[in-house]
Amino acid sequence: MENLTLEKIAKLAGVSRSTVSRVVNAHPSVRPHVRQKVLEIIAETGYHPHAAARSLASNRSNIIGLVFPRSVHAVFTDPYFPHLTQGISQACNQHDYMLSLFLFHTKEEERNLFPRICRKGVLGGVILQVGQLENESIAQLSANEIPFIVAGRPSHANQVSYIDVDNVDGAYRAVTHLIRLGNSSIGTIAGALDTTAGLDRLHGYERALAEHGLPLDDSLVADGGFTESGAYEATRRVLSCTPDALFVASDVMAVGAMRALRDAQLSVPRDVALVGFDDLPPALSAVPPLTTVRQPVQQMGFRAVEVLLDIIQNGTEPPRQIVLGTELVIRASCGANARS
Amino acid sequence: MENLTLEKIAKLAGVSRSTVSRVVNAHPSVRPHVRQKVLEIIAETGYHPHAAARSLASNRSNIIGLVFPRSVHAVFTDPYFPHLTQGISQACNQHDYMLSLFLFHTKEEERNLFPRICRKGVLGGVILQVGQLENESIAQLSANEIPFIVAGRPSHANQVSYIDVDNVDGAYRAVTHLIRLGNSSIGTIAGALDTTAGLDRLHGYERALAEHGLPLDDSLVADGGFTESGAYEATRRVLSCTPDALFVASDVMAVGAMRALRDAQLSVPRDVALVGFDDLPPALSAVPPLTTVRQPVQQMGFRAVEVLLDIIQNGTEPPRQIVLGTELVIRASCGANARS
DNA sequence: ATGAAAGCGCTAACAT
DNA sequence: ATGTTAGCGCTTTCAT
Repeated sequence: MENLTLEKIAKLAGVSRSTVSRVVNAHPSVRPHVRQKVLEIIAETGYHPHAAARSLASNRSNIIGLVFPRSVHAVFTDPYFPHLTQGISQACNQHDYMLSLFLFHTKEEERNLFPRICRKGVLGGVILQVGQLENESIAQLSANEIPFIVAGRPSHANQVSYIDVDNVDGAYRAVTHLIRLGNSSIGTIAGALDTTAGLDRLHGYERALAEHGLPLDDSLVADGGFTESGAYEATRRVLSCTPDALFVASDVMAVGAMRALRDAQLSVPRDVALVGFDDLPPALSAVPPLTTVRQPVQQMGFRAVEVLLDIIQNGTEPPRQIVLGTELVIRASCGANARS
Repeated sequence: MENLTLEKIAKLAGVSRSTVSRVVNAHPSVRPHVRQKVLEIIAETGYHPHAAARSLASNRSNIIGLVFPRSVHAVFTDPYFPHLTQGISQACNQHDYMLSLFLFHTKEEERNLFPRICRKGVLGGVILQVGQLENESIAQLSANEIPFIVAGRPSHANQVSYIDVDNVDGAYRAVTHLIRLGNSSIGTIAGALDTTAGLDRLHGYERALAEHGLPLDDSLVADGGFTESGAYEATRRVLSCTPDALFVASDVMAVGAMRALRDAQLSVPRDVALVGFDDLPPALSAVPPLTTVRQPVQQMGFRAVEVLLDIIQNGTEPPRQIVLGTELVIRASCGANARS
């Protein structure tokens, strides 16, 4: 029982290789009882088609590439990425695809490895996690006609498929909540401002202030770079303006902000109210627990795969652009439920 | 320039397909100037061999599978795993291998997908992250003659290759440090005790107490399951015995332990001294910063790949068993540097 | 040192 | 509905 092939299954079932192939690929033109018979043999023997052979013959591939261009530091420091990956993996398992991971640690690695990704037939499709704003990766994928979807909003989104969360709206709701709670000097620790997520959340913050007639004060805005330590520094800077509340653009950064607040002998939420973004594990283990904007990260990964599969089957056009909603989860850090 | 093949490169270079193949595979029997010429053409055209075709013809594969059997929750909640993955990815990039991720969310998924992994020729080799103690995965991999290495110590390690960190020694050093600092009632928040890492660290704790003539008190030991919330609960339980120090078997758990301590109005390190394990980002952002046992996680991932490559090339025997050292990193939580 | 030819396991026309 | 046949792009004998 060394190595099962279509041919061997065919022999065992007393049919031709093609028929077995049709059964395996769920092609309709096979008589029910023949299909039955073949399926039995396959089950008995534990046959699995050879992925490479299949891919070579059909010029398709059942491998989905997940690409993280550079900025890997954040990737491994923020639980966002593992959660996204988990959703993607789950969908891949379910749809019988393999998942291949491409992490680029340097610009050079990216240059060397990207051609591999673009080689036709190797990858069935690609999920591209956008990082910095510029994105030649997108151009290369398009040029090589690799089906792909972007996770997150790309900066020039006109013609590409992507799936994102409504960052502007999420931030807007967070800040509106802080305003309703009676805070008037509200600062923000923004996410990296060379990413669309960072920018969008900042816009939501600005819009909320504007719509509620609050002035926009630049010295209450600092870029925390989506890292804990970046947020720590950013918070220290903003603190000189004595805000009474802070919208922090990620939970991980909120942990950094809280640390800065604690170091400054400021209590959350008594002295400074806080709202984060993500609702990932750090939100719950924060002290006090974090009020935050929940985004469905895992689900986003899952759907990314499903949309990509649709693109693979039905073509790139029209671009699929999906925006998922968020939900404000109220805990203790915003002061809505008094008692820290 | 649509799709480059060996044949096309051959034509351009005025040689045969075989010669180009030899050049690509660094076979010695090619005259230098011919090799030169071919390499030039390859560089100009940006040719890359088709992985599937190559794998089909040679019955080898340049894909390394990274397998996480179940218990995925912890996988995505503890930065350990992303860091390990990063090291693995780096090595794969460097050695021109692709990395494929297999996350099993249920026992059923594992049963369904494992045959795929074991199908010969699909994966060049496998890195298996051990989870729970029992491990049929190991048996299956062996039975199918898939080259593999285990990340972490498997429970029945006799004949399998693995790479691990010296957990016993690391824990021993942490606890010895706490003893030297004058603590006498030292508890531990153990890692999941159905994992070898959890058990080994517990043994290190016990050995340190024994060797320094301290009694072993079962009520000072609680299983934190390697999660933040598990550690929170475990710490609350242990607190009834008023320990003056705690060895916590991971940084993530240390965050949970600190939260429990804070909720109990206990100050670190004044009331309770703390040492963690890992030295990953949470250690630095903890308040106060965590004294912890540094393990070279990323490097472990990197070396896992290199050892696996050796196994692929030179055979399974003898089993490679590698144990990396740890280092105690002293910060504020242990009280060695007074001032919180 | 190089080329010719067979074949890896599969899919996809094309016959029948 | 099923079988036959010709590749997919590569590696690998086997000649030369």
